[in-house]
Amino acid sequence: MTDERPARAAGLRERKKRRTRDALLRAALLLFISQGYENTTVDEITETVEVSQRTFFRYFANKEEVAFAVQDLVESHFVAALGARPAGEPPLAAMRGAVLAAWDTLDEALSEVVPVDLYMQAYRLIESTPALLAVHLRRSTELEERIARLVAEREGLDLDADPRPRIAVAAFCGVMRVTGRLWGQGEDVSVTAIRRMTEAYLDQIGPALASDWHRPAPVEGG
Amino acid sequence: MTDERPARAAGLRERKKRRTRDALLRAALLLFISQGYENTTVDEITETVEVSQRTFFRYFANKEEVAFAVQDLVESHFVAALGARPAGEPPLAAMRGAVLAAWDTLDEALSEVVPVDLYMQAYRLIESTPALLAVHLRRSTELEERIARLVAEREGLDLDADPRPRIAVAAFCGVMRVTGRLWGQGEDVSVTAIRRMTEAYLDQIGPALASDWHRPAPVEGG
DNA sequence: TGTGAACTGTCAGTCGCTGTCACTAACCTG
DNA sequence: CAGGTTAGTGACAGCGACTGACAGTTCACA
Repeated sequence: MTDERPARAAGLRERKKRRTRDALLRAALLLFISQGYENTTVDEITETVEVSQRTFFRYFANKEEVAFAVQDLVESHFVAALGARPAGEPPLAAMRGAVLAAWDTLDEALSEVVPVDLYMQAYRLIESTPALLAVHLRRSTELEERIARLVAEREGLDLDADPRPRIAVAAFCGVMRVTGRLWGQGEDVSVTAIRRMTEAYLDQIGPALASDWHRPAPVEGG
Repeated sequence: MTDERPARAAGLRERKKRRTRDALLRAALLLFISQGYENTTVDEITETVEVSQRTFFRYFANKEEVAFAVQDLVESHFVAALGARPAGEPPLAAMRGAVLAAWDTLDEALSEVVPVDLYMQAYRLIESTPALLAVHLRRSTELEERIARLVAEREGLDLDADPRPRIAVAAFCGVMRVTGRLWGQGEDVSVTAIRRMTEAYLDQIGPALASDWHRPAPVEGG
């Protein structure tokens, strides 16, 4: 939750806590990826770290939470990128610019915690595990609300009086989710691939909502 | 799963099965609504119906499934409505027409199974229970895929070669989900209310994706 | 009417998760 | 540095969702 990474050497107790938490996180992710989420018991995780099961549940509210620790960082990274867009930019353009910028800088943003490839694997795990996907989507609605507030703020609008921020964000996020899903099903696991798909799909949002689909030609395949 | 409602009097065994299934379904919904989903144990459900817990799990794969039985019907009702739209109608217009038509005819569509009000209560329960909401959203992505196939078919397109069907459907469903959420948080529980909100929000999808938000005025509040 | 298949109950067991309690290591005070 | 407080931990007991195995009952169909 409140991560407080920059708190350097804040007492022995603190450091010990962070160490066990990180150990649990890493062990869990590796086990999930190698043998699947459902096939991994909490006991297995705690055994490899050599702590009691009770300790695991003191650091993570439930088994799911550990799977979304890195995803949390990525989402905050996007929100930060959106906050950094120039004020004059229209909403959809700003969101588009923010995702693309976020993909471009993801590497450095995560490098201190986890290699990007591990995150990518974790993301595919989430997409392919029904129980995790469900939680992911619910969390996404919370992210949507966060983004909508940001957008409303940028435009100087009252979120509860004007539905356009939520609607624009919903449409945008809907497309992003399709992108993530199709990327997860595809074969190219790279960040480059998902960045390319992001761009291509967002470019299609206008044509897709137009009345006549029979004029312009499609651009991108699966 | 395969519902087969029209199978009339198909043997004593069949009827008995349907009776216990329906009894479990009704008992579960009533308990969920009156005391909450998490606060209701499977044992409670089976006790009121007087069957063993094992029997419950033979009819429903898990506790969640029973909460979505009616939602299943509603979604199929929408898909049917979409299938009935005139062939010439553009995608977005067709989907819009289908939802509205579905709301208008929901009463008769459900009346044989469950009163509409009970469904509305169940829907609000889903929206307000994190665990159920998560599953609902995952199921929604499956519905999206179904709709996208239908849309692609209508337009004579290959779903895997042209991203527009999935994108249009994603944007549309994103807006529908915002609608459902805000309706669930609002005070007017009626079908009329959600129908009105549906219309208003879908009308804002164009303006919301436009570059300049500072010309047109908002229409609907929370 | 009898035989096989379908449906159900009982029981035991796994796994995720929570409450409790006692122990110990880290921090704080004087 | 002695003594008290506090936070992190382990061991254990328990609940609820869910599953597998097996046996008893009930219906379908020849």
